[in-house]
Amino acid sequence: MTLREVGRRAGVSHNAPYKHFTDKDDLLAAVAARELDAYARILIDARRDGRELAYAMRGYVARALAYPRRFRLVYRPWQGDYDDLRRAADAAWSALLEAVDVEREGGKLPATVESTRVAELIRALANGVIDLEFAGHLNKDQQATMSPDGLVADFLALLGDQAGVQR
Amino acid sequence: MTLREVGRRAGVSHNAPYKHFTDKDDLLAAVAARELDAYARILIDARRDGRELAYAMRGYVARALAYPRRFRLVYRPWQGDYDDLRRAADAAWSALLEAVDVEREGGKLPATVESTRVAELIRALANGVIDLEFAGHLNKDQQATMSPDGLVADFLALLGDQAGVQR
DNA sequence: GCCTAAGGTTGACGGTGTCAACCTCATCGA
DNA sequence: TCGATGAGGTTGACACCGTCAACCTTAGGC
Repeated sequence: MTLREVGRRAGVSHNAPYKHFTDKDDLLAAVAARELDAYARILIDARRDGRELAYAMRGYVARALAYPRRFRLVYRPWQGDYDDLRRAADAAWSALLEAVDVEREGGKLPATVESTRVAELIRALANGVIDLEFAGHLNKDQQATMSPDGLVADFLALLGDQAGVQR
Repeated sequence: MTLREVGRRAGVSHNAPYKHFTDKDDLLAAVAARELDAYARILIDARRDGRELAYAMRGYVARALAYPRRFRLVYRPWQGDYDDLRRAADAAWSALLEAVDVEREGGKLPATVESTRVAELIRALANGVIDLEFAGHLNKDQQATMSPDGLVADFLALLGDQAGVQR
């Protein structure tokens, strides 16, 4: 999406966006921050409703698949200090951490690995699956049974089994 | 990287690249295909040398971190048929699948989950970790002990434990 | 009742992908 | 041997992009 088209769609001229954002990246960072807030809210709401982590992650994946551009935006290598973006990222990360902690105390996630590492593993796997889906690297020619949701569920199930063993 | 600069660096004029590639995306697809071949070779060589999968994945992560732009290129949502790219992607995927199968028969990976799904999980996790590293979402403010290598190793260790249990 | 500043506009600049037209020259069949 | 041919290079143009500078409008506070 080009900056000039932003102006066009808003019914104003090009350069009008420059009165609200110093830069194109500044605008994109604002969009990314809002999207990150949406991610955090999915996690928080799920926990408030007593849902399990798998439910929340399903919501996260669905949101990402619904808005691919914004997802790509959120996890873009941002250089420069966009403090709104940083604040949103911290909030989303905290939400995930708390959700993982709850699940861990319930014995549904392995306690042999640090809590933050488990959270990072879950986030990385979800993001990797989403990216592969966008890239079309899933379901190249094989049967289309490899859905993002299914893979995330598989992973959480593996972690759950591992937690049950506690080796 | 711009198409015109490709010409400049090659010592020819802009538009010279158009004699070899129909499009900018066509050129980028060729680069992506070469990079995918490099990924496949890492996996194949590791297996030929009798190394374990963790070693190969370490090489994959290292390669991705060394050439971030190319990594992003490989997993870009390509639209249009770039058959070189498709062939390279198939080759890399086959290499990973075979490596996973070997490890699985050795009892180091869980047999309760389909082989292709295990491979997909491993690839997704590695890619997710790499992307998070690029995005700077790792090591935001906490201690910097969360390295891509470490996370991939953690994951493979978890899978290994799970395989040992065989529940 | 001015001043100010937020927010909008026009016009320009350099850079980019891409297209069209032209040029050069090695190769190969007659 | 010669001329057609095609691969590969060049120049110049077009529309579009991000960005900057200058100017304009207008509502609100001293």
